[in-house]
Amino acid sequence: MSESDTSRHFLRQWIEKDVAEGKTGGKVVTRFPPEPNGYIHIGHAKAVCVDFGMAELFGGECHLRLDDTNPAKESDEYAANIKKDINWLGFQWSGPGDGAEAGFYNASNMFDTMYRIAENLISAGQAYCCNLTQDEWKEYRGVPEKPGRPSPSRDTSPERNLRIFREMKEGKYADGEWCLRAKIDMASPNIHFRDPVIYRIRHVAHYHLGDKWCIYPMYDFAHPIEDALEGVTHSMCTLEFEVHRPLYDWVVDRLDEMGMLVERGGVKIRPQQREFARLNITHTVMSKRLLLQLVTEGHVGGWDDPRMPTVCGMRRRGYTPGAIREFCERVGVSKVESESDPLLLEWCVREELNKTAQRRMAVLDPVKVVIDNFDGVREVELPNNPLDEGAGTRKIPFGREIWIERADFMEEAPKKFFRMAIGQEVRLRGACIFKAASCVKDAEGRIAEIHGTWDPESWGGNAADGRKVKGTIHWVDAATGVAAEIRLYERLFTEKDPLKDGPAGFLKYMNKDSLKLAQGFVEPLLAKAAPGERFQFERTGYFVADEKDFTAGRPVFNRTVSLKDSFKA
RNA sequence: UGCCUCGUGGUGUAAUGGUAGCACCGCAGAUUCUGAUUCUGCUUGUUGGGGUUCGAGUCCCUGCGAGGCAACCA
Repeated sequence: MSESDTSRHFLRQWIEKDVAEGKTGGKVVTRFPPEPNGYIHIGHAKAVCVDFGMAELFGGECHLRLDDTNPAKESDEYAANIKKDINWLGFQWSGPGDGAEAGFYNASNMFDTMYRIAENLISAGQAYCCNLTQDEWKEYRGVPEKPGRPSPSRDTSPERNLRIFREMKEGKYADGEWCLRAKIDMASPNIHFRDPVIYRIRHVAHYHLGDKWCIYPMYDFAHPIEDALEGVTHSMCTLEFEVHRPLYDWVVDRLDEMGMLVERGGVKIRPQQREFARLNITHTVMSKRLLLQLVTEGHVGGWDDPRMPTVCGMRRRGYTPGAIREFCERVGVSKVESESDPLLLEWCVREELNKTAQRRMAVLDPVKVVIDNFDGVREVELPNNPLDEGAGTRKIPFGREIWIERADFMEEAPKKFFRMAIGQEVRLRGACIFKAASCVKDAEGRIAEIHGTWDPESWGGNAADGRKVKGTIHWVDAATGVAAEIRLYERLFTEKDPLKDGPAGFLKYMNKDSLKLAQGFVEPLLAKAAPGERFQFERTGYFVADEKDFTAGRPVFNRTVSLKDSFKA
């Protein structure tokens, strides 16, 4: 996408201005800082597009930094999959990195430095150790509309606090017994300024550093340090951090006083934070906690269940990285909290797949048709993609017995039913014109088999006498068609806002029909698909060979999205 | 209700004091060997009230509405 095509949203204008004013030292540096405590979802994908996208636009670099400052819920599994998903979306981190890998950082690799900074703060009388219990602290801090009260430890000496902080680090105290607080302003209308906790004791092993630490820095302290020390110029995050910004700036000021800001191109790099609205999509949930609940309670098959809004789930569903990026681009960047319609996402994926996916025929709900006056075997040749001549053609066997879609036949056709009906001509896609004569039903009155005749003058699909046939339906040759499992997905929730009754009640809005299994037949070529390969099943939708379960002996396809259907009875 | 942020068609987003535009959705029609695609047309909007200005979606005041902040989470 060219520069002029992308939106000139407020973050872009902000960076443009800073670049023009020379604040970046010649290089725009951003970062994407996920906590490795879950899989990334479409909401993170928007942040990825913003963070990496802005760096790309300005010819700078975007760091991938795992914000692993709270070991309780973090793991290597999550870390590895976050990296995989970002790469799949089409982005690559760059920059020096804090280890062997360019552009890659762990916040935890900065713990030594953070500890020293904390000590400096204590020495300067700007931080102190506090042993108020959490309940006491809550009471001391007060409520937003009234000033808080100072902790009894607030004015203790740096020497004493240095000692206690060291003892905290050495494991002398239990979780919660002491913490380190920044000394700022107990009367501030901004709660985050009321001497926020910046280090707490957690006797928990860290997935990356093991047992090295039993004290861990808090986000508000760690994040600005990470940004500053990495030389990040523009730190973009979601709206709920807006109230934290003064604290972010406070920490950056302290680093400046300590002479710790990095210099680039003769300019001291002061990281700045700005906030944009997170992506919300109707008919789904986006919180990691709720997604985890869906997984652990077995409501879905896993983080990569194709109904999940996770990046891995969407990949398995058949969404393309391009469609997801296009969606994020079209949704835009602003400060307005909004809810996007999943229809736009669906439009984006159809838009791409229409141009790129090869066409195939598959019958999802089969009923047999016998062409009474047809003998032998023929081959039909159809383009793989009528929109792309380079995609070539393929040959499909055609015989006396075929499968068609149950919904494509009615005994008596209503006025606008252009498909197969008794006495009505219909075209069998690419093959010939067919007229149904009769049907047989089973004991329950269900159509079991349809009989009829073809027009031998119409091979290829057009009548010799030039008469028009309005309807064309797809089919699969019964002799060579391959049985396949086809998974039909719909939205996970029936309710526009599944959280409308609060986070406790969202499960009752789950869509019972979000997954339907179909046993159908597909044209022979489809058995040779590669897992992850995407197709358009003509007249039906876009499908992907399941990346986990597909085998040539047992083809499994997931419906990414249906084709638009304007048929009205 | 202390502080902060935000209000433009059904949805998302432009217009940065000068004709309220684009996209999705929806609706109609044309084309079509996919009821897809493509093409054409249409419906729908600046939160209320004041003010500044030749001129206000934009600036000011005020009301209304929505969201955020009171984890030793991020």
